[in-house]
Amino acid sequence: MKIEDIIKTTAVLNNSNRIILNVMYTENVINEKFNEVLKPYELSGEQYNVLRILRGQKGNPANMSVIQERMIAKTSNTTRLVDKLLLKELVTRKVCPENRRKIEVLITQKGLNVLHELDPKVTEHGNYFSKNLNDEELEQLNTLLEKYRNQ
Amino acid sequence: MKIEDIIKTTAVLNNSNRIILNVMYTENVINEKFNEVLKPYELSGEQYNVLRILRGQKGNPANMSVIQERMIAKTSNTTRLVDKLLLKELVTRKVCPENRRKIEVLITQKGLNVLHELDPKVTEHGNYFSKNLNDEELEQLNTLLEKYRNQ
DNA sequence: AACAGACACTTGTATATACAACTAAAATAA
DNA sequence: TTATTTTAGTTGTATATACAAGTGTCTGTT
Repeated sequence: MKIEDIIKTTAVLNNSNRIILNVMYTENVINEKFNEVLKPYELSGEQYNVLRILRGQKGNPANMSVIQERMIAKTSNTTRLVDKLLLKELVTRKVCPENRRKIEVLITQKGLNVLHELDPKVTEHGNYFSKNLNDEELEQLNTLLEKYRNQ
Repeated sequence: MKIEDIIKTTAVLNNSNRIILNVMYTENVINEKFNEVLKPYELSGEQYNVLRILRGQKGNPANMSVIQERMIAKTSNTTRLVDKLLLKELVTRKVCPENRRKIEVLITQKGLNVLHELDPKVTEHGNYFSKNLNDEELEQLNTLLEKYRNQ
């Protein structure tokens, strides 16, 4: 469905504005769907993102700023996200002995289990949308988005 | 910059996942920049969106559900958004005499003036990103996003 | 050793979002 | 006419986000 029909506008949009609206709306659609996937686990998208980052560390702890710089939404409040994960016992945190300003965050086995259970559902979520495009188009979309946002 | 480098992952991403991350990250970048444009006016993106919808009504009032269905983020709380705009005197609201369940919301001259002042800045914001793509690529990106999110 | 500045993280606060429950008015049915 | 259902919008609450200010800790300079 064209973005004009979705937001029911009569205005004629130029391509610049249409992209802005299309990206915003698409992000909304993706997120809504993804929140449904996460809902049974009582995780927010950003909490899931932190868990993914921690799993990617393969046993090495990550401190707050490492997590922060790998987040998709750069303005997330990592302290509070980790707090929430800690309450659910999906991560551990301790002060780094070498540099007591730093915090070492690790994913727990319980956290790994949750991620493992989610893996196929996350794949399914990705495919749900991408199935509308063939390989070449998928490649193109990625390339165009990367080119688009450069500066 | 490739999304892998931005989120500093060592994982190999398939195109499905890369699109998800690319769309999310691109939306973030667009929003951050747009919030800077709006900041001097103390408007949030969604408040601006409501004003745009009201201007599009060309003098006819819009009720809450009309505004709601034209919003990009379908989960926005229109009542509270309109409340905020009312405080800034950018809109008026009155109960519809024909159907007292409905609320008629109108943009004020002050609201129109703000939008008018913002117009060139919004255009500039759109061009800031789209300048990286030529006309054909802009067209392609829109088409691919629309195709991508179908279902 | 004492101080200034930088760094890593936390906390406070205001606003926004998500989602459910609620109220009032209108439309429909009994 | 009264009761029921639907519609339109509001309010409550918990959580999330944005952004600034604050607290320790470390590093480098004098």
